Amino acid sequence: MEEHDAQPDPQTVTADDVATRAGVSRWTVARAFKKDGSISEKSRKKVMQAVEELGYVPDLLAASLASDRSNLVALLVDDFDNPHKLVMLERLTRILRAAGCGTLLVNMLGEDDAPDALLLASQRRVDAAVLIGTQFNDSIRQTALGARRVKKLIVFARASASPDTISIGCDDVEAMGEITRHIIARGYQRPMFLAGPDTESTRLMRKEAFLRLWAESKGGPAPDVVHLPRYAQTDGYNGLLAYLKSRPSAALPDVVICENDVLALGAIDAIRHGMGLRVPQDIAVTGFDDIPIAASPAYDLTTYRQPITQMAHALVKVLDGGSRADLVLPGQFIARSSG
Amino acid sequence: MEEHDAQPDPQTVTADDVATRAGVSRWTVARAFKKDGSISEKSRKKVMQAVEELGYVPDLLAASLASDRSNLVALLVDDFDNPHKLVMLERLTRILRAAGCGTLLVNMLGEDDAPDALLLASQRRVDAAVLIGTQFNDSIRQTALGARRVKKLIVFARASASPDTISIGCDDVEAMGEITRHIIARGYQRPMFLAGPDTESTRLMRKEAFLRLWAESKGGPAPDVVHLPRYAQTDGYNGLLAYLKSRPSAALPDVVICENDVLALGAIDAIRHGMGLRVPQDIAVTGFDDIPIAASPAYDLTTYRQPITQMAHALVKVLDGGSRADLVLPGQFIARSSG
DNA sequence: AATTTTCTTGCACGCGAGTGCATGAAATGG
DNA sequence: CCATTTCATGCACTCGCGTGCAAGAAAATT
Repeated sequence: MEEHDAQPDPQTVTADDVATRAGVSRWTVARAFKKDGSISEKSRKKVMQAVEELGYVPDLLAASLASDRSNLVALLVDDFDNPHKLVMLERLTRILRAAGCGTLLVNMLGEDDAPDALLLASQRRVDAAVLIGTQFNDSIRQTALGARRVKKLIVFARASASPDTISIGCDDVEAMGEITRHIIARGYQRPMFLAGPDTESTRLMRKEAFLRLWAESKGGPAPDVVHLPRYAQTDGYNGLLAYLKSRPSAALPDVVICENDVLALGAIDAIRHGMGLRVPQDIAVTGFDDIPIAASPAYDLTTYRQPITQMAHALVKVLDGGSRADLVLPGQFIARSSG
Repeated sequence: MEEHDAQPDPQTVTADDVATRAGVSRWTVARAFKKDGSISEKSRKKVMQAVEELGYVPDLLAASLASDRSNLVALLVDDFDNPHKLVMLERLTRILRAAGCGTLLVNMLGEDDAPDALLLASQRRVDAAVLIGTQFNDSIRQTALGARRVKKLIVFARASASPDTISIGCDDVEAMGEITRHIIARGYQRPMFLAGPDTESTRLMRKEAFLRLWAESKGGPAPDVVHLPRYAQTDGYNGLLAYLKSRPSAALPDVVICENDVLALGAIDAIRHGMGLRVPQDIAVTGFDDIPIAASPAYDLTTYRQPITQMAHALVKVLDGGSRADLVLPGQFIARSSG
């Protein structure tokens, strides 16, 4: 298969080739690609034409090696069970790409794997590592600070206690405020909270926020809290079902506040198919995240949408050397029929 | 914050540093890291000790530049609406990582974006580009063959007509055979097929397989086929609802065969909440993929599980220079209550 | 003990491009 | 028309490591 033009080098065309063709030096070629460019309009045009003719594409690898900016960020994910991760991945990859950044997806195999995953990322000289996970403890800091250090460690969609990380997330307190006001307005009296694992250094503030807000507004005994081992729909199902069955039917909650949508889906399944009760008439349910299927009529889940797009843009700003402070953005409450 | 040991270089420790410390040359250090290793046990130990002491980690970027093997593969995804992508991403990242490969996640913005996405990947010198998408036409071949070519182009979980790509997928024909036999065994008479976009060079063979198999087994008029613009749950909902409403109630299908689970979820929603009918008593539904939520009692979807794990392993084999032929693997039929 | 074979090690060169500095050319001023 | 500033361009050096080859050391052979 012949190419349109005479491609002198079928394998790799470097800046040198372009330089030769354009009749300038290699460095002039480099300059033509930088916007500030101390370069004359004439030679820039010559260069660009040669670039076109040869189909030159700069090698990002070599550029990274030479400049210690890789325009690569690592996305460390440890919870592929949650469809919301897919939403985050879509936004992050799109927006980072628009900002000229590639994304390295690293699968964290578990809590203990975080250091290894981070090391792997650092070997590729990523400009930053973004933690999009649920659990990782402080040992990750040691790694982050070690050898060929990761320049920036960013915790996405979680709060972080560590001073060495920058966290970008949604305002959990404000969000739970909306949810709490909502369920109070709807007259629910006996809420319970369905939470994920109780992690250490990085956590969601949702449970604490809800308990505090509920106590402030309604007082009385603190609502029950059930902690689950993971954030999977089956965990939500099993966990809530076990809890409900362990209670006398007179003492069942009338609303289940879930730490996220995945748990909420499991909760709804447990109420309907495990207990044979109705949602929301017998027990209402609220979630968090607004994953796509939450809008399905099968669940029609009341939830809170995280501002992922804004969070991703904030991430870009952080990468560009902007703010170094933790960031908390407002999301949007979504009222549906489940609670 | 002090480090445990005396770290001579806080920033970057290179193979040269290790060599100096171990009292050997830089190349001996490199050899210590290769398994074939023409190196004495003694100096290997010396090197390894120095590596430990200094916390040396080889720079994959420099290695890639020097060796033109990057151990990096690009994952090009264009359909983040489908939770099944999350399953694939989890498997691929885990298994590729175990095989020593990093994964670059590239968001394809649309059909026309495939060449750009591929170019982006090639700039990072990926060893292969894996297309995990739904739509991309032949223009991608041009790019793949262009300038700094992508060494391998692999189509994952789709069939491909192009001779320049290797496709790894599930055996759609066998799968549809199982589904067809199943619905025939259950006595359904009036199936219809709910399909995604009608793409060009790469496609699923599910529709064709089903129509052929049904004709062979039952004959009669060919079942209706509805094509949807995208593979999203709402598309499945709207598409099926419009179809069902356009028909006299006596001529409604008794089973809807969907090209994948996401469409099937939308179909079930449409039947239940749009039409007020029952699944499977009034209209049954089958899907394809076995995404996690298909197992939820809210849907309990009859479907076919793709052998993603095996497919990922096959991919590794292809990367290691194994087979160059297209590969079709058997999956597993999952009978549930929806159809 | 001399020689051949095998193993081990060192080294020049290249991968492709970025950075700072020095030189040449063009533009400005007197 | 010469002196001075500004701009444009070229060049050495570097980033960290891989590859092939040649020299040196050790082991095996006669």
